[in-house]
Amino acid sequence: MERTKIKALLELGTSPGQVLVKGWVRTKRDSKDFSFLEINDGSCLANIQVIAGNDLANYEDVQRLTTGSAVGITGELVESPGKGQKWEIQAGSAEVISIAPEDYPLQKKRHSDEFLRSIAHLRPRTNKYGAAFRIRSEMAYAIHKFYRDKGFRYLTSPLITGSDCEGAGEMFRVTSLSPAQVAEDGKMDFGKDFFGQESNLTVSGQLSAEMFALSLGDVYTFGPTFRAENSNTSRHVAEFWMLEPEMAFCDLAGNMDHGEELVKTLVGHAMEHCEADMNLFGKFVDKSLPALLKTLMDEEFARLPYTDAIEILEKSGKKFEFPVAYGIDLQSEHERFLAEEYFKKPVFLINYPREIKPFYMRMNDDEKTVAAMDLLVPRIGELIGGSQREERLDRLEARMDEMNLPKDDYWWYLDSRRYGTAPHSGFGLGFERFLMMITGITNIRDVIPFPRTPGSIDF
RNA sequence: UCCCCAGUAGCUCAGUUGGCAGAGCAAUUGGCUGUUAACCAAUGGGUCCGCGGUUCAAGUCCGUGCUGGGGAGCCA
Repeated sequence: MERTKIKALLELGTSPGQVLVKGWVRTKRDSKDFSFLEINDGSCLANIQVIAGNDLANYEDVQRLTTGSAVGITGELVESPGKGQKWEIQAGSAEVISIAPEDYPLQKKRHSDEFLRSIAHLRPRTNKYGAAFRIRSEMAYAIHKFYRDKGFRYLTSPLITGSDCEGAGEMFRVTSLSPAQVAEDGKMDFGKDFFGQESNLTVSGQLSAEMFALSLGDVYTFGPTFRAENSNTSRHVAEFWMLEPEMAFCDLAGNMDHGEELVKTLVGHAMEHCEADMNLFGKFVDKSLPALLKTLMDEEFARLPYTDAIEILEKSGKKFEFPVAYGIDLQSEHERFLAEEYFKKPVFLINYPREIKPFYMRMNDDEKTVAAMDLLVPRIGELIGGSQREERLDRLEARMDEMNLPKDDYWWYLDSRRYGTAPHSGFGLGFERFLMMITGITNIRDVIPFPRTPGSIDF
């Protein structure tokens, strides 16, 4: 008999008669002559209830089943007389696939996130983490679908890069030199290294994406990104996934339109296709989540020049730990005030002072600000960071000189401004931060399967 | 990297002015004819994070290290 997934079973309108399910025992409740088994196979949040009676040939084995054990159950799918579920299975036979011993760490009660993080290999077996990672999977699909529907091309940008000057943060060095060789040479002789020069894990696929946007039109990258920053916060990990669209012939306004449409589409997809899993988060993780999701879907995102933001902050009457003044980079508390208290919805902050932004952002006509945009979201902070790119060769080179960047290393990047340059824009969206936003999960380590953080690379 | 907090049974936690190590859940055993984190009863379970110190006496006070959490910076 062929196995049916529990998700498919629970969606049935009428019973097909005999079915076979395979999964893991979440809990067992015994009566004198029979047991209730709750079986979960990961296909959905819900369990299927199994009634295993003492008429089973191996009932003694069934009684020894513990939480976490793996079983195969064949039996008739019948309407449940009990409350709480539509269907249940009257077991005709039960295969004990494996018994989880008594030291199985997961119990049928609630565990703390901290404890579950220490058993990250087992936590997807819980309701909350199972739901989180089903949603993560579905959102990855939704991203590809969104872009395919819009005619974008998917670019797999390289993970190993040749320059250490992308400027987005500390990088992880990639080398094939052995420690013994380095000791012998008394230094890291990159000439002897695999690529013949220093190489690192990527901090962004943006520069690659720009080359392809100026070739294929609209492209996006979606993949892992690495930062060797010693960041110890609930919003940073050393390895995370970033979505980076890059669009030719697109200005800053178009960039914002695109970001807003993306967020609204993804949230809508989650609510439509992950309803049960999403409801868990609205109910047990963050009661204010449904309201936030509604805001994300229904409200137009605010758009605000940096200069106006400074003015709002200065006039707010709020006492900030870090004083507000034109020219400063906004602190977390400032961003939170704007998104959570002032606008109470996502807000694009645009046109930052040139001094606090990277070389590739397009200089505005005022010569003081650049066409940058950050999307600030309640509770999350910066979800998107992007800009219209500087497409004018002379302006770009001037900026690089200003910031003492080695233009020779960027010869290929500058080529794109020599040959057929055109206005273009793009941004990066932190995939994990997006997942935090739509689930209400407050620690980024809990939306990525096996988090990498300073001093921690178990699993 | 900086600031703050925490570490006691498998898990979640209590432990008073320094004076015998505790509870709930889980586990184990038994009971129960339909349960819903089932219920009832019994039983077992401890490097009080490590190291050093103060003291007649330290889970408790002091120093130090490690681990975890919250916040800040960096940013996605």
